[in-house]
Amino acid sequence: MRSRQSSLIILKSTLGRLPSYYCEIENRAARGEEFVSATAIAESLSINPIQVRKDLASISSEPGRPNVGFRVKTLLEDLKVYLGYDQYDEAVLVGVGALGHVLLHYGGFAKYGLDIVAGFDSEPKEKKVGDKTVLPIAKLVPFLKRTHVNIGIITVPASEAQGVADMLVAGGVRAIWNFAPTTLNLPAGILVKNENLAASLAALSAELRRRR
Amino acid sequence: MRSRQSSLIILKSTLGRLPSYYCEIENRAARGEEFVSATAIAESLSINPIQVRKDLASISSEPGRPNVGFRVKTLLEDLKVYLGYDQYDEAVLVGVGALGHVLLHYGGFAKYGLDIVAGFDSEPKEKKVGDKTVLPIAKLVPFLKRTHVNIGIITVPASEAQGVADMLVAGGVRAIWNFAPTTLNLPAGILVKNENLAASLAALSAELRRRR
DNA sequence: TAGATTGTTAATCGATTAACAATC
DNA sequence: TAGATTGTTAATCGATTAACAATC
Repeated sequence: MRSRQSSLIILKSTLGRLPSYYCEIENRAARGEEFVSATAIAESLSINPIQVRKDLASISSEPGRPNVGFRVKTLLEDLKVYLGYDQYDEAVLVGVGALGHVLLHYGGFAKYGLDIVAGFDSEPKEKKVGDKTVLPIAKLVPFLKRTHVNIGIITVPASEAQGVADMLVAGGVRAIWNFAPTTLNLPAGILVKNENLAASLAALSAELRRRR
Repeated sequence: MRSRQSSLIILKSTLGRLPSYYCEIENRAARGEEFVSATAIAESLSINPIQVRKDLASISSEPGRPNVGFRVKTLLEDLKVYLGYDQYDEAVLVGVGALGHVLLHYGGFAKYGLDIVAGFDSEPKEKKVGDKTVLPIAKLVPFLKRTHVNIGIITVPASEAQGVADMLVAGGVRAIWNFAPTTLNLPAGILVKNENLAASLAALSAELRRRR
């Protein structure tokens, strides 16, 4: 068995750390562990044990048992509720290129209660991609108005992202997950999460260089 | 023109915010703007102007001019250097499934000085995917030892991620970008960035619900 | 000149870490 | 009992925000 894991980067604030606890605890549940201590989780994730202890104390519905730790089953359930993984939510995806395709078919969303209900693309002909329907972009706004889906995923090129964002907002979307490397200009109250994959890798590369 | 953009989430600490400044300033450069004020950037990104001002002051090689702002060209160059976008770095990718395919062909990395030099897959036959070579996994460790690539990207299923991580480390990789939804057990000193796309979307969905 | 914007110092705020008694 | 682990209070640390004089 290896000594310690490297430090994970960018795990700021309780809410930011909880998903990684969930993942780690799930692994342990799969291995059949019944109890887990904050110390053990901290060890696996190489973060401060006091921090984990405090985080778990703040979300656990059941107190941890000294010298034993927390019941894995309870902890998983609590985290699931706290992180909203038990709540079903829907999204639409705009831009069925290579990345769009992958997300549209990614099986991992279901576990988090998420479903991408339809894809939209500039191609004027409706089609099926696996079990998902891809509709022409002209149908986006009416679709949103009818279904009240409130999350939009943007996987179009940067040059078209703003136009798509405007349509999403016009349709009533409240949150946008934006994979186009551009800043969107949106009315107040719309939640945006920018996902710049290239910049993420660059940050890892830069951090590595910094450590030398 | 719209009033204000919504608040972007998860932009903690100077280093975390700089990439979004870069993106925004680049947009402005493309529009031909020669100067930009911290206030204007803050407005577009809907974050606190004092914070932007301080961040820019800390990385700019040239002082900002009162009543004018910062020279766009200088700022872009400074950010590029600071974020390491001017430094060339290489990575290998393991797991040429749907997501692996997309990353292997993603054109956006070049702009950040990054290149995925080869893909590896369990399929025993070498092949070409676009201009990239995909080699059988058995060749991974020798390849790494020969080329000294120090970043590995994991896009295999969760069940195989640990095995792949072990090989990457054996080959001398120093940083891992992990798309498998699992916690990797690694020796100290290896930098890991976990990218759980489903959990990211779930966090957005939960945040949206929280705001109601 | 008035207004916008800067750089910087001080104040506030929140998050992380330390300390320690209590418990199994 | 000794050792591991908990929950919680206090101390530390760092990041954000406010304030303000200086400048164009």
